[in-house]
Amino acid sequence: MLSLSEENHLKSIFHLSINSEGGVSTNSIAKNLNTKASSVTEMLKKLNEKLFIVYIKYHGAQLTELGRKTALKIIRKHRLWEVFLVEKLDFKWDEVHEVAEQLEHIQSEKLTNELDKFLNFPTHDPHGDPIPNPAGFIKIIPKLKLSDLGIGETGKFIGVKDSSSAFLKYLDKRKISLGCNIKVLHQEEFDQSLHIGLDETNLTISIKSASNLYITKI
Amino acid sequence: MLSLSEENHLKSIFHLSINSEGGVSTNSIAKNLNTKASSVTEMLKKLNEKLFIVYIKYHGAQLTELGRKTALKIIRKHRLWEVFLVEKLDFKWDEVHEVAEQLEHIQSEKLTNELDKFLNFPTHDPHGDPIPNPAGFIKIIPKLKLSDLGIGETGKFIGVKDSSSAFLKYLDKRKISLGCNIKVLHQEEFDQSLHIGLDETNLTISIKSASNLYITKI
DNA sequence: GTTATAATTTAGGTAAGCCTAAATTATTTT
DNA sequence: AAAATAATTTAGGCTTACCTAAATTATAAC
Repeated sequence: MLSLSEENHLKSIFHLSINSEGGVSTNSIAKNLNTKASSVTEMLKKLNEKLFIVYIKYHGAQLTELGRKTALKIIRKHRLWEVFLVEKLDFKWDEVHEVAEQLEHIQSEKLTNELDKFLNFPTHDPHGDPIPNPAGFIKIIPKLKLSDLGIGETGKFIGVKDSSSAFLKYLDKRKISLGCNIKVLHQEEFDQSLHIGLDETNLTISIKSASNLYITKI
Repeated sequence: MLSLSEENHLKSIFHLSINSEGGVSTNSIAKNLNTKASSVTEMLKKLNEKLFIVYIKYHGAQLTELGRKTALKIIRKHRLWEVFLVEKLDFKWDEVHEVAEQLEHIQSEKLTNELDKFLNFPTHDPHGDPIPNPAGFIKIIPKLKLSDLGIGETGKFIGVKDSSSAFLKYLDKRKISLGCNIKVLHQEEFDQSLHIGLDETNLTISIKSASNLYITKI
């Protein structure tokens, strides 16, 4: 059985490896977990020993199949609990992360699978991220950002990149919610901000915000 | 914020102090938590420093008001999660303890109180134990054991002392469930086993089992 | 291709929470 | 009440997961 810290490192490596070729760097993990590089090095050695990752000195870490499955099982729990918190306990989507970070470490396959059933086998968490199946399988869809669309194109809002509370509240205030259609109307030249159409209303968002919104073209 | 081990020690002291005058002994805590007496001594010193207990060398520990409230908040979480597992996730009453032992350490007042609301403010857990309120208040009712009843007397089954899976399954098999009325019909002389009446049926249970059943006289 | 800089690892240290064995104190027996 | 036994504490070690500072390796700049 894995320790809390081991689980967190695996999860971190998984998330960091999505947008990076080759190994995940020691420093990026340290930043992600709010620890120091030297602590990460130690842990990488251990996870390598235990066959969860392949770690080559000075060249970062890569998950093995075992490591990937293990990480995805933790992520499955995290996302199921997020759904539970929002759908059953009236949490807002910006309030769930911290609590789910704790709940994801509870060890009980029965609990996880019963929770899944109780929630009616949800496919996505409240931020639009897909929920892995019990075996740790997930289909990763290459995601477009709103900022990748051209003028005149329309996308369906399917997830957020940065799910910080501040950003989620920003979206709430502007009534930008999961599943809605967004049309790119115009781009300002001087700061690249985007004018977008959303249902009946038009609004302007910064390029930074636009690159935090995942969409599929329609 | 308390560590997992600190929380477990407080909980243990609380439970052990119910059936004991004066301080709770080092050895009893060690047995309860499956550790060694020397480890407990260390922890008692620390909890004393932090004002959760009054600890006098060689004379055991007693909870302060702070310690008692803290223990009861953990117990509140434990019991609420047990209700959740049984009522929402189809766990049997003998399957919940281990998982609740993990869930009770999740830190989020909002979570606990929303869970309470979601479950419709239950007053007792699946084993008949009362659930403390958010402030850590509980009314402790002095409980009778079935073995305390005299011949001919009837009691209502309100809880179990030992909630081991084996004992709970034993009760299930005999259809002895929370809330049912039990009449003591006769006691065997040679082994003190009890003949009891339960709804339409009669059965015999050992004195050991009878002293694990909490009842109120009716 | 050196050199400067950045990233990473190693060495050595700390705190928490556990352990065993020895010493001390309390309790029970006689 | 003294001796025997049991309970408890102290002393000293171990492991995990952190840390800082120094050494090493990789990468970028010239």
